[in-house]
Amino acid sequence: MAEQGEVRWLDDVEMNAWRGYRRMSIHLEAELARDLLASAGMSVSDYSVLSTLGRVREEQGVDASMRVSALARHLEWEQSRLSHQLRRMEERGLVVRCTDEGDRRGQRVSLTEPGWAAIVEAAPAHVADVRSRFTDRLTREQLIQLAAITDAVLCGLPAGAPD
Amino acid sequence: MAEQGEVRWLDDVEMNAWRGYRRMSIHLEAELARDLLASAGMSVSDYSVLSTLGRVREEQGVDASMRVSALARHLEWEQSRLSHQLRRMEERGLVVRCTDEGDRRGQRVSLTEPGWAAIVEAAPAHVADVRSRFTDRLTREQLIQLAAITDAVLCGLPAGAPD
DNA sequence: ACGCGAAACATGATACGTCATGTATCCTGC
DNA sequence: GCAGGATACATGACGTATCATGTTTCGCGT
Repeated sequence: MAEQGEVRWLDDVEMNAWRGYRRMSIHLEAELARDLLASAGMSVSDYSVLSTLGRVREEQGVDASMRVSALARHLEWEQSRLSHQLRRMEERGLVVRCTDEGDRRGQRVSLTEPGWAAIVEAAPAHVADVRSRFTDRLTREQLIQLAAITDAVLCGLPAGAPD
Repeated sequence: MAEQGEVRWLDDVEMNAWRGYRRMSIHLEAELARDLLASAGMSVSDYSVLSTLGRVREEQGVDASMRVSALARHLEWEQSRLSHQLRRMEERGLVVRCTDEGDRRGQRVSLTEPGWAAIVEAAPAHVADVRSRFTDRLTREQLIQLAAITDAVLCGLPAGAPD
């Protein structure tokens, strides 16, 4: 707004990139959320939690469980957010929590059968959605460029794994 | 999750782009929101509304106003979201609404003096933030690539203008 | 001139995210 | 072996987004 001396406003190239990014981000988020809710009755947050726990189950067997703090780090979520999320998911019967006998401060989460069934059923449609709305709209080169761009912006953040 | 026949899962290149994008998106959103709240005591939504109305004021003079529906289209927000947002902002004295005498179904919004002062004061720091966290971390070429990428993903959406 | 669908908003319920704070358990130095 | 700080979560308050629905006003056809 109002010229203020030494403010470096964004030039055209920067503005196009920034606005484009914001618009893409907002639309994509909204569309994926809507589709996931319609096709599987779950939120993106639900999906993230279930899919992470699902991967752990695939690796470690049917009664795999995970420390809540580890899950929070993996998702790069605030601990408080995850706590609320897990409470809601537990109420819906998708996951269960129990105190970790090794360190009684902590909790372990694991998928219930309905939780496992939910992610198995939801995943194909969601992946197809990510494809049709995102990756399939870009060339291989653009995918590689984008990965480089996000790395530059995230420059050396610890690394976790959403979705 | 569990192999399901004909699901085309994401390969490495696609996965890197997708995860990178999601991580960038989440972090950037959170950081900008936090900084804006700390430096100007407003949310990103507040900023978007104020900055749009601010631009209108710069173009049309001190007592410029805008139809709520036009603002919603410009921001690409749902009407309901904007209505709630404007109510809260009106309560804080940043904007005012009055019924449009030309079409009494509608409302016109305009900045109050405190609203104008707020955006004038907030903008420089926010732009600096966008720079340091985003555009300044990328090369000119990457900015251009990114704009092309977002256009491809948004492929022919009506176009509005966040921020 | 009147009836009726559409347009433009407002509102209430609900879900979600963040912040500030509370509680239990653990660990370390002394 | 026991304070005192740190760690791991839970919880309540609050702001915000979405959906469904309600209210007023327009405009159009007859």
